[in-house]
Amino acid sequence: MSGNISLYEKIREDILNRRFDEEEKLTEVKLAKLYGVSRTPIREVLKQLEFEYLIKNGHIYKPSPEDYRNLFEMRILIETHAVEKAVLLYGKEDMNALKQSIERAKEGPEEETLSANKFFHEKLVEAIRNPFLSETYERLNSVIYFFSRTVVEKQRPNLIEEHEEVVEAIEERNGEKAKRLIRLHLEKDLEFTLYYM
Amino acid sequence: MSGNISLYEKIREDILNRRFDEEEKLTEVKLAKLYGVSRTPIREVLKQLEFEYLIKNGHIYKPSPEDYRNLFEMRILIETHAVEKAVLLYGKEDMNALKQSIERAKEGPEEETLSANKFFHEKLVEAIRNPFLSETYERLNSVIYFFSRTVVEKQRPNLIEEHEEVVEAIEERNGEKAKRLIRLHLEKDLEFTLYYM
DNA sequence: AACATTTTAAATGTATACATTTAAAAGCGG
DNA sequence: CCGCTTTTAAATGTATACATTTAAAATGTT
Repeated sequence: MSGNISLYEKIREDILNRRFDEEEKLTEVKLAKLYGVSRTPIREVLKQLEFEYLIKNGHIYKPSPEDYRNLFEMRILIETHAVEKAVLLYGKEDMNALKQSIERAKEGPEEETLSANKFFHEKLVEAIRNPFLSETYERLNSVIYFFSRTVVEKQRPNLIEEHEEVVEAIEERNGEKAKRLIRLHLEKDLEFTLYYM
Repeated sequence: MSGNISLYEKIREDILNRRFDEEEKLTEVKLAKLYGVSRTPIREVLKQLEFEYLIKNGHIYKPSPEDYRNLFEMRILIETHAVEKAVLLYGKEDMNALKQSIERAKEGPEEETLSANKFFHEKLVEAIRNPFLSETYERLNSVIYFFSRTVVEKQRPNLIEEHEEVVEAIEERNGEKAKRLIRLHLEKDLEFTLYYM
């Protein structure tokens, strides 16, 4: 069945959708009561959420700008590495997937744009073909989601165009150019969002 | 007091020093009895050990050569990034620390060489000045330890010399050269150790 | 009122009992 | 004997009780 959403997903959603107070302490006992389970599974979930930078010592993690810059340094390191690989590996199939996601982002409503952009970046990272690096990237999902949402809602200029330029550079098999473009793209996402905080 | 070694450290040591059978299943109940605690703290420790690639579904994780290549790809990505930063940031103080660790590695017995080499690479990563990337690097500690031990015990040729070359490249402020050298150095560690497996 | 000290409560850490799942062993039909 | 089902045991998942730590509240002293 499809409606089988895990406790982890429930709590994660509730945090991302701001159903907890910013300052609120997320106690094991409180959460246990709230979700109708015992402390044991709550603890597991809290550990997982700490892993992906959503929680820190019992509070919703509110990274400083400095923290966000550091998290993005990590993201940029992985994505620049990814495009370098894509230049070497990606053929028509993969390039079409990238292009389609760009088209999808152009048309749709915000939700569609959001998921299309997510797909675009994940498709790039796929080029690394390294499960350990992929997991490290996925660890940033919540942080990335937060930025992506701001960037789409506040309509950051040139968002889509920059994606197109990256794809072009990959098609030209120009690794250095592709790396530079994806780095600039992400740095703009970062600074744009920090500005709106 | 100093003799206060945690359960986590105990179990980790015991795995690294091969006190468990290769194939043995590390059951929560078994470990709980063995270390005289309940299952609860054992579970926490197992999670942490999975995090750092020492355990996978209740067994000691024995990565394939492919896995090791992927783990090293991650390591290389971080360390090349690190030397790029070191070229920009490191002054006399930091360079001396690097050089001293090389000297220490030359003289001492195996144990000393091992810890000096560890210091050398950690000192490089320090240049990134990014706690998130540092943690990602530390996650590889056990894997790195395993390789480092083989490389020192089996006396891989040019080990120290390559460290010296990296330091020289950083002093010349030649980022591209330093990156190339550290990558080659790590790739040699990788292939040397895989050969001896 | 401000500070230090004691007391109390609440949170996390740990042990243990019970539930559910998973996988191994036993038994059975072809 | 091999493959399939059924049974049993052992492992993990979950709930709960108790221990310890941590932090908040209350009390007393200057």
